[in-house]
Amino acid sequence: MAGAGRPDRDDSRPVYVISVAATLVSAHPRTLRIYEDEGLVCPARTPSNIRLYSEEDIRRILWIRHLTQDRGVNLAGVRALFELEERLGMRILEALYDEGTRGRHAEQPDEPGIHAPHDHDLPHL
Amino acid sequence: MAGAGRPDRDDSRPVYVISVAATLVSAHPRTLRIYEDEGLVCPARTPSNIRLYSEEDIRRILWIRHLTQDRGVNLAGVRALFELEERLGMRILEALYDEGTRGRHAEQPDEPGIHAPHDHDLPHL
DNA sequence: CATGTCTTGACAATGGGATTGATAGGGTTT
DNA sequence: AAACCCTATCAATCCCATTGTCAAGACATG
Repeated sequence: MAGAGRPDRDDSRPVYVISVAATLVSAHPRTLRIYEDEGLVCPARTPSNIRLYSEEDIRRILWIRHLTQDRGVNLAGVRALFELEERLGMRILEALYDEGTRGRHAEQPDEPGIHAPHDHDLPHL
Repeated sequence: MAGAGRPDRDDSRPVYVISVAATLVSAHPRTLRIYEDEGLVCPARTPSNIRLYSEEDIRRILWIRHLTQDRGVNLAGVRALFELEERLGMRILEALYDEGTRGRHAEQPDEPGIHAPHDHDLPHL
């Protein structure tokens, strides 16, 4: 009921310029360009060649941040994981995020459906 | 009828001491101990605490070597990939090895049967 | 017994990756 | 014009991976 009014609210719609995106994921704009050079993210471009990141892009970047910052995986490892996911055509990364989040606080018993609080907390790309 | 004579020929049977294992995978013994410290390999031990690597261990190490040397993945990435495979309970890494080998040259029309020379070329753990 | 190989632990050198940062020259938007 | 974007480059920083060595001790075999 809430938010279903605009069909435009597609998570694949490019909206954030690089400075905003960088703020959203707590990284330097430089870093985001590097991710793109490495082929890990492919933000859309305006007709005048300006990067626009979608919500999906943000989540993808949050995955990269999680893997690199929290788990110590390098970009080559991230690439391998993404490649694997794409090749298998399934959400395999989620199986990793469990390990990353659990173990610190004992994650309250979550019922399926109440998920997604802030959009950015759990990158379920 | 060749080779099926000994039921002992189990790939999980510990046989190689570290110096031999290191030679087999073209790495320094030091490196293998590091892999073990990182929890990536768990070779068996003799009653007198000497490491014995099985054929499976060797293949696992060859996977690590492939991922690190050929693909640039670091040990944290290797751990993530192994963890993923174990968690999903399926051979997902093979999907990566294809890309690593194929894709460069257009793979000449190989007749099936000439392959698999050394056992160690394709770690199909 | 003596030699060689194993064990753990520590220390170091090398090379490379990840991230941030600054800079320059130029385009876009308001 | 000001503030943002673009590409490209150079650099500093820190950390990781790998190899190497040294030490002190346990084990096996000739």
